[in-house]
Amino acid sequence: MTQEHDPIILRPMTVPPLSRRERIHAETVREIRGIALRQVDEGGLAALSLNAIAKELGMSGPALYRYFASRDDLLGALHADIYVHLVTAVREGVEASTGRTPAAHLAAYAAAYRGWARQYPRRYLLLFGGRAEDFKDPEEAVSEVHEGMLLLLRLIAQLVGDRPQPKASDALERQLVAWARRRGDPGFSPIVLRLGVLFWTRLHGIVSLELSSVFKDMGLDGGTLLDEEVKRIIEAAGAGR
Amino acid sequence: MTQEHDPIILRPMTVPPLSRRERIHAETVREIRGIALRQVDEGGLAALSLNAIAKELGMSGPALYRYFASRDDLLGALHADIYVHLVTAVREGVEASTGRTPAAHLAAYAAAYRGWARQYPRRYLLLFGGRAEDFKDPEEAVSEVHEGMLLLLRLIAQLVGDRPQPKASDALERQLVAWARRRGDPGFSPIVLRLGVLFWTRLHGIVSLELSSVFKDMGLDGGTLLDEEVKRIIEAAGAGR
DNA sequence: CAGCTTAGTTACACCATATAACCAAGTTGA
DNA sequence: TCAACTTGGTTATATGGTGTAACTAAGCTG
Repeated sequence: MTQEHDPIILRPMTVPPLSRRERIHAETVREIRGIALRQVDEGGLAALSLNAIAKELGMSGPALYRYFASRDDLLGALHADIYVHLVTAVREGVEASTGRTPAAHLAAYAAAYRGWARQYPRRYLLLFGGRAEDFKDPEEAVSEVHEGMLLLLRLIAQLVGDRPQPKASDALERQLVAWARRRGDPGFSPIVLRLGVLFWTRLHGIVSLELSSVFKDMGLDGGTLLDEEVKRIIEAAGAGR
Repeated sequence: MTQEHDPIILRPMTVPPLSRRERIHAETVREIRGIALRQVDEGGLAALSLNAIAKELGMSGPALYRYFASRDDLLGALHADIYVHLVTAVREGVEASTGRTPAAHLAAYAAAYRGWARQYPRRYLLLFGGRAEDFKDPEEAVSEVHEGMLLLLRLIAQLVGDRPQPKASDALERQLVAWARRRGDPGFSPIVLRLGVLFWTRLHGIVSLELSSVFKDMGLDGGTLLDEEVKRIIEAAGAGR
């Protein structure tokens, strides 16, 4: 049974009076998540241990099950935290490049994404690597992913501008507009959606392979490759293709 | 200390006399690898257990350490097996599309790659997902990856043909020709190398995200997206870009 | 057939998840 | 106020994993 676990960050409004006990409880949950994150950073998924966390908090073993129903439950909460962290970092990276051209914004998005993944490789692998197939991300986590996608789409929309667009209407386009409609963001044109999802998968492909040390074995640099992809997306956007 | 572990498959020549004991030993190793692979297929990396394997083989616990020095050692051997399996499947997929156009060959490569990953998602995640950062693939494993890359490069070379090529010589190109030279395959032109690595990372990006169930949450289909990327690479090859 | 090597055994140390039974303290309401 | 309930902790225990040590039986080798 998965327990409460609201996102730590935010919800500054809707402050329910928050009784004394609840405050302490929330604080402990925060500490647990922090230690868990550190474990993942240091040793990957394998190093995530409720027992070790409990010991570090000065309480012994099973006490932690008062806060998280299982290791997987904690893992889900961690996923949510990490998604938020990633998307926040990317957003800040883009905002820090403010005032420059749309192309520069896109490059900043890519650089921030890759930079974060290289800084926290275990976290990135946790999100997109390990994953047990049956494992279901909590709602807020997937919502955060969509948030990152929206940010990307806005950048690409700037890049595309409002040039005439080819009428394609293939299967991919149908899926994309269905997604946008379901999200309640009908404002993006098909070409923007198309380039957005292409860029995202390319970005992930590069970063993921780079972390797998496959690139190292080949003498390739992820940054160089990523520059190339950024260039190509910008060209495509410019050509409305 | 990592033990012997030659690739099971092949080396039909160089048959060293292979004493009776050696044959039995090799057979047991084969069985172990098979069970390990099944464990991974069923429950992912977490389900890989020396103890369980031993029990299934009728021997008890520590006996397995006569065959593999540690769980990580077995994991390395498994990596090699899986790479071979993947590359073999892709090669067969391409060969089965023989006699058709270069574009169709490339599409077959992509379809075989993705098809294999979807058929054996846990194996794919094991190769490119889990990975402990310090974990080093055995030599034969990386060699097999390069083999798959070579196959791809040959297909793209057909696609490009021998049209005039732009003289770019940027950082990416330098890395690529250095890799090709180191591999002793100087036959590929820079544009082929460039499109090859781009296609590979894009392919991996799509497949990887598809397995992460992120696509499911967005209502996207990996096959559709992959078709789009195949089309774009073919266009780029046709334009020598 | 003596001696070495191989492949197995049991016993153990240690760590992990997770449940059960219990208990102390805080919270709440009649 | 104080009885009842809730919360957060405890210890004990079942189960299963990695990995080492010490030992033994059987096969191979000279």
